[in-house]
Amino acid sequence: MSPKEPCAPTDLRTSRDAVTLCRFSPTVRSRVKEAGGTLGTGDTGDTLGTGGTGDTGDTGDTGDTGINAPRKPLAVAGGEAPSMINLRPRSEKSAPRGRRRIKANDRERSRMHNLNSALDALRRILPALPEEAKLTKIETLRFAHNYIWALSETLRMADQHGHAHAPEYPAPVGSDPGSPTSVSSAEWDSASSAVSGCEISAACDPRNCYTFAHQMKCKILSREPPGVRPVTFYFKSICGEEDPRNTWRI
DNA sequence: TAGGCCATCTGGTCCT
DNA sequence: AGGACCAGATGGCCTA
Repeated sequence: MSPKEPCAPTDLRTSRDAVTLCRFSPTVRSRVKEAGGTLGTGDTGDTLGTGGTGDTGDTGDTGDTGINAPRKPLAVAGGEAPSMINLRPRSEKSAPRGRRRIKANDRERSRMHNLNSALDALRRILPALPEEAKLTKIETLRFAHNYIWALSETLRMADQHGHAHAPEYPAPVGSDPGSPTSVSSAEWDSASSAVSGCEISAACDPRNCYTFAHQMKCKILSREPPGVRPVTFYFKSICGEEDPRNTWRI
């Protein structure tokens, strides 16, 4: 596959990871060790004796994220990591690895460390989780996505609420007649609490809350014809419910 | 023990 | 030519 080939957009509503995030998942892992800045036995300075080439030139733990600390190098049997053994056929065709490959490995490691640092920075600005749980990479990205969307939606609704004579929009085709076709004051309050309240509620996993927002967006986008502003909002409290999975709807 | 997550190595491809 | 980016492969650690 071509590296530059644009990846097909992942449907967050159907992927397995999305499902994990859509529910109040028990996967809120309390990665105590990781939160402590170490992972497993990652106590080395990242020296990997690759392929028995002697000096790896690889002392460069260039970016310990503090959470994803470098791990213990792969077990080296006879100066060769198992993965190297498995990759022997591929390696042989390009002759013995030289400094170039080693440097490339170093750069790649550094690049991934930078990526992890950026993810950590992202985690820091996201609402804190109630417990010492660390979002996984995919969870961080999706949470950020939903969080941004929820904030945007909050602003949009605030703007809409501020216009007393905002035009009414027709109910979307196929919408529930009982559903509101505009956001009333009460609904706005409910929506506000449903969105922003989750940030500060220690009893609510914000990932779930913003997944709710994400679900709402999906629903709206699926129901609204192009160019028509979404008008159907039906918030229901999802924080503090016994089972949030069954309490929200759109 | 299986599954999830992660770090790392690696070779291919694209870009400068 | 060399760096950046990417995805596959692999193995370690952790949790249910």
